[in-house]
Amino acid sequence: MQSKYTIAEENYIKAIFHLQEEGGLSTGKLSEALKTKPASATDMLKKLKDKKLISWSPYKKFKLTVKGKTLALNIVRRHRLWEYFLSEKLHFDWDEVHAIAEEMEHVSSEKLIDKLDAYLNFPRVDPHGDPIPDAMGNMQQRAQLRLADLPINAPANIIAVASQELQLLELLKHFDISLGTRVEVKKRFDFDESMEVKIKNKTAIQLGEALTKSLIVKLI
Amino acid sequence: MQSKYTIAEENYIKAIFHLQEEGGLSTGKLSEALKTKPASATDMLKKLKDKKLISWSPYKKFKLTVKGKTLALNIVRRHRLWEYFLSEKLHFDWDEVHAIAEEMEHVSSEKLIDKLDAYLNFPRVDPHGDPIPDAMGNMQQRAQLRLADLPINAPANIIAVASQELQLLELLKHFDISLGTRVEVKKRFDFDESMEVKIKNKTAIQLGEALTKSLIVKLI
DNA sequence: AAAATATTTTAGATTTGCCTAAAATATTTT
DNA sequence: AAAATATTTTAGGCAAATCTAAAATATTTT
Repeated sequence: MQSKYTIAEENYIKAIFHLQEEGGLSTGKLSEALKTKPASATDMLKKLKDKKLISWSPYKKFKLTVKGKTLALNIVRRHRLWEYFLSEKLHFDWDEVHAIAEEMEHVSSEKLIDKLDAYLNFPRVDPHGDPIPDAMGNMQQRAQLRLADLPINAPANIIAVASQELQLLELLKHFDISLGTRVEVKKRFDFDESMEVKIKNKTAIQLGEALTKSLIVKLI
Repeated sequence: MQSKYTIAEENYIKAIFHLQEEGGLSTGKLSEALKTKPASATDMLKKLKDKKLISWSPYKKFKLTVKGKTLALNIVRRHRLWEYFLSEKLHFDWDEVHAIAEEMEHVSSEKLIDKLDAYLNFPRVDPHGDPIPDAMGNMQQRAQLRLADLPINAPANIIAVASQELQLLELLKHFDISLGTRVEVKKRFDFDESMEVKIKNKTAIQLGEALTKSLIVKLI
């Protein structure tokens, strides 16, 4: 069963899905996410509306239809399964997998993805801790406790990162933080919302607001 | 290193390469292979000439330059490695792998392909028995296929033995293997490179590395 | 070596996805 | 509630890859 959608269409649908989840969906944000211009996004929105993937009318808010959301979940599934494969089987660093999976996610065979899923043993989360939708399109919610919200002296593990930005992943690598890393908040500074955090069993280091709000943790 | 070529350009280069090998290269044949029209092929030939991938001038014969051939071998390498992956790891039937690999071959990361190659243990032939170019672009002639290199579930006939050692022939007799015997690899064990092989129509038996590397086969 | 036939190229459109600039509409500020 | 500002859409173009129809060139037949 060949996918009926172009790569550009799939990229828009996926971006709309993510922005919708974060609650920041607009023509401007959309074009920014896709590195195009707002006018280009409008062109595509019309096409997606024609294909009944979104509801849209001029100057109004728009959103995915049920059909559009199903497609989005399918694309997210492909993307995250390939990320898992790249990380787990080919031993790519977790800051490299996103860019490659962006390309692989558009390979259109359903059967391929289902076989890949089975081969990988039906993983539930990708290398960034994001949940992988199953073949039926069901996806668990991601846990929501951020490092920034963690109580003082409560040991926890990193279970996800909130963004795939290369710069963030680079920083994490620098601090030797990855999925499963144990962290513990030692001190909090209201001035700039930075905090002192103990990583693994090393001496505590200073982490900024942007970073601590991007790390999802789970209490041990 | 991002690929500098579009999917259409890569498809043309690959098709030119194959037609050139078969000795039937012409604008008409090319467009036929790509399911386009001759006029479209001419348009693309001009572009490929500008990019110095082929030599071409109006109404003359054309062919790949060294640069073009290097690119073609690289694309063939990607295609056949993915075919091998699909067949060996995901257990696709060998008649399904080609179409999917047509899409996967355009994913542009060099590093991905080299890691895939290593993960697959540097296979020398794809599931159809076609040779896979190595990272340097060297490709063996299609021939000399050993039982050890035979794809899973591909029926073949023994056509030669690589040695005349009495011990070897004795072993062959024991297993009831001779020239013309039909064999089919059912499972491969990376641990000691042994494999389970179905001989004629009997139940599969276990054969060691030394033996499977001494038997030359030909796909049926 | 002409004539007939076949192949290839040119010329001019079409579609997709993108752009810039200007117009239309929403939102925010005063 | 106007005015100012910001966002979104329309209008008109461009490049890539395709097409059809016609012209140019090669090849084959007589």
